[in-house]
Amino acid sequence: MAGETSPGADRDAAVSASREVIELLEVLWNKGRDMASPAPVSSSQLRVLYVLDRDRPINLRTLGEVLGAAPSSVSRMCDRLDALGFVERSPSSSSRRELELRLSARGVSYLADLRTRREAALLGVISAMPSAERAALAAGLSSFRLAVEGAASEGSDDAAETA
Amino acid sequence: MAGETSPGADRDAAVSASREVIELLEVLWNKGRDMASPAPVSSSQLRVLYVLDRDRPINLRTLGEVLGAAPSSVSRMCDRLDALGFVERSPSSSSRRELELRLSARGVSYLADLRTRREAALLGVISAMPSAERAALAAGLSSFRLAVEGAASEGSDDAAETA
DNA sequence: TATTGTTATACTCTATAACTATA
DNA sequence: TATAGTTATAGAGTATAACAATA
Repeated sequence: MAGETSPGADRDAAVSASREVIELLEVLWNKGRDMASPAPVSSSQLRVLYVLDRDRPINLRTLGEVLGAAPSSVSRMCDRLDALGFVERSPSSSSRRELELRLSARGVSYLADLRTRREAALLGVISAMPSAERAALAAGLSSFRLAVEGAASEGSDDAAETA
Repeated sequence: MAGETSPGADRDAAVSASREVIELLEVLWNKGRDMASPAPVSSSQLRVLYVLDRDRPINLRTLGEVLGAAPSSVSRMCDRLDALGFVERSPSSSSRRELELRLSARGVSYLADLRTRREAALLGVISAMPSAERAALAAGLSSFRLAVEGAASEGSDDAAETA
């Protein structure tokens, strides 16, 4: 549409910008994690909560696959999240050797609170952006998200697994 | 410019989209980390490499502050990164009680290799996006990055610390 | 026999507190 | 005395291997 100089130029720009912002956030985002109000949850535990929030209920083995973690690690992590009162383990109705893992009410409210505080931090950054770039960011990220989720569904492996 | 319905609507869209994509990547990106070719490096060690790549040389205490980690943790982590041959510890020229930490040649090439593989994974996703959204993503992220770095410079605290 | 989850053991990450050396 | 770094100890995250219970 607009004068494209080389066919891959805009792809490369998007790839570089993505990788750089991800690395920046890998340092900063983690730094803000443990300033939580109710109880500080480790980065690994937080990943468990994310998955449980999306796929609820889920058994232990499947959770491990989604996280890329060994069953024994997940089992121990659930011990602690259970002790914190964030996760509930109940026997599955379909098979007596499986568990049903789900967020407790406390887990749900912890996650909601964390998201509220993180979105407030993001708002501080995004408010400093020019309006046009802000709209571009929202449109670009929505499309990016669809593409990631599409890639994850297609093959059994997702984008990150290819890395 | 375009018909804005409510003043904060585009800000909220950008904030939500950002938070959601970050959470998605928090699970997926970490999953792909240890498929590295030369040697698998933990997520924490990788964060050290990022900082050393940007601010080189840096002393141990400052590195700890940037990471939000205690000096003892950083010291032990440097033991292992040193043993892996990724980081070099040398006495500072200015003060005999400080260290100068920097990436070794091997550390630099490891990081370059990891970035190449991760950018390839990102390219797979970004290639699936329509061209217009791809351009929007690149523009939006570049502006976002500037805003994050601006916020980090202004106050002594950055966006993530406010969370 | 294959699968789900747990336990045993070992190593890394993390923090607080005590320590050494330098300023 | 204050600061830079290390070491001691303890708890959390991770994996492999061995185990119990179920299908």
